[in-house]
Amino acid sequence: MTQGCDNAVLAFAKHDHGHCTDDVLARADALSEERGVRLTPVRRRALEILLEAHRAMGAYEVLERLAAEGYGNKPPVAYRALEFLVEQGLAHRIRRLNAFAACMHPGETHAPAFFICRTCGAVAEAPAEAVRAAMEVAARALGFAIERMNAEALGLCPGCAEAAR
Amino acid sequence: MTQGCDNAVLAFAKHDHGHCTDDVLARADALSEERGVRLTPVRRRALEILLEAHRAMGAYEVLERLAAEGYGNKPPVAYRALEFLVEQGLAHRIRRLNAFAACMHPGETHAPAFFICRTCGAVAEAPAEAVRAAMEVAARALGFAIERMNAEALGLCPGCAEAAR
DNA sequence: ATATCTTATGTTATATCGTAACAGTCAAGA
DNA sequence: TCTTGACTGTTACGATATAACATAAGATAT
Repeated sequence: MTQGCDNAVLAFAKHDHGHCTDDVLARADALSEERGVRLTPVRRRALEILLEAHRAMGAYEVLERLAAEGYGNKPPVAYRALEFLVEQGLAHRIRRLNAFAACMHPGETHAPAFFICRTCGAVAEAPAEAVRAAMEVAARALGFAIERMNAEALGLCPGCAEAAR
Repeated sequence: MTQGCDNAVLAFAKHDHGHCTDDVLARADALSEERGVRLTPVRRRALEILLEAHRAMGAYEVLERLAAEGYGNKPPVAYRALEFLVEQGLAHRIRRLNAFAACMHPGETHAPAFFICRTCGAVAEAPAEAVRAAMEVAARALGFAIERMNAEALGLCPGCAEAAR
């Protein structure tokens, strides 16, 4: 685990990639074992695909990859694998993009916060306990019980902001 | 028209509805004037529809209403009107629901935070400056410049939580 | 006032995303 | 071994969204 994998991932900064991928996969295996759920071949492969791409991918894009490797080539194949990953906190769904991305720090309870560059499409997932906390405060005022949440921001990543000047 | 709110509500609490609708429309007119943008008939009507419904509505649902009143009945008619409203901060897009809802306090810069009841489907929009602030902090750490953001939480509204016990 | 430019509306056509429902498969326990 | 429940695969369809182009309505300049 070298550069930037621990902080803002799917990050804007370059970093050693093999490590964070292996790491996350190992943790995914461990978590599944622990929880008694099955990280089956399609599911694991779907996660690997997301990790390899290291960016947000549409379900059909993941499906294409899966199909090329002998798995089914109909939408439910991808959606089900991705749904499982999201349920287990191994991936996140980024609604603004109709896309999915591997979670870079699974296991830790966290409210995913995404920062999406509107120019280059890069997506960073940042830990955002403070965001979750703020949402909890607002929820309490409404008497609302939060079960899941996420926050998404659109804007310019450092690189594109630089280029724009 | 005081009690249309008890069903699917934009706020979980009951409240006088005629006032907030009229209020918001008046402010929408004023803001548009101020900004030199045109709140044309379709656009204004789309906003009224969202306000009347007082809940999140899909684009096709809005389209149906518009078409019934003599406006075009093809998707772009609704999508364009809604897009305008979102751009002007007069409505919000709730990605989790593929739906739109009128903004209940337009003009104020705010980060919309939505609380969506997974049982009854009601949606509350809460002011969430603290959420925005937390996102800004995280963004700064990444060198990311936020242009728009939103947060969505799924869970149980007070009524449904009560009923579930 | 009228020609011109810009913005908005409407339509056709199609792309993209997502799911319900059912059939076959496989692994694990009774 | 047989049943049971979870997983995979398929068909078929529904829902959501946009590109591209034609027409109409406002705004602007002369």
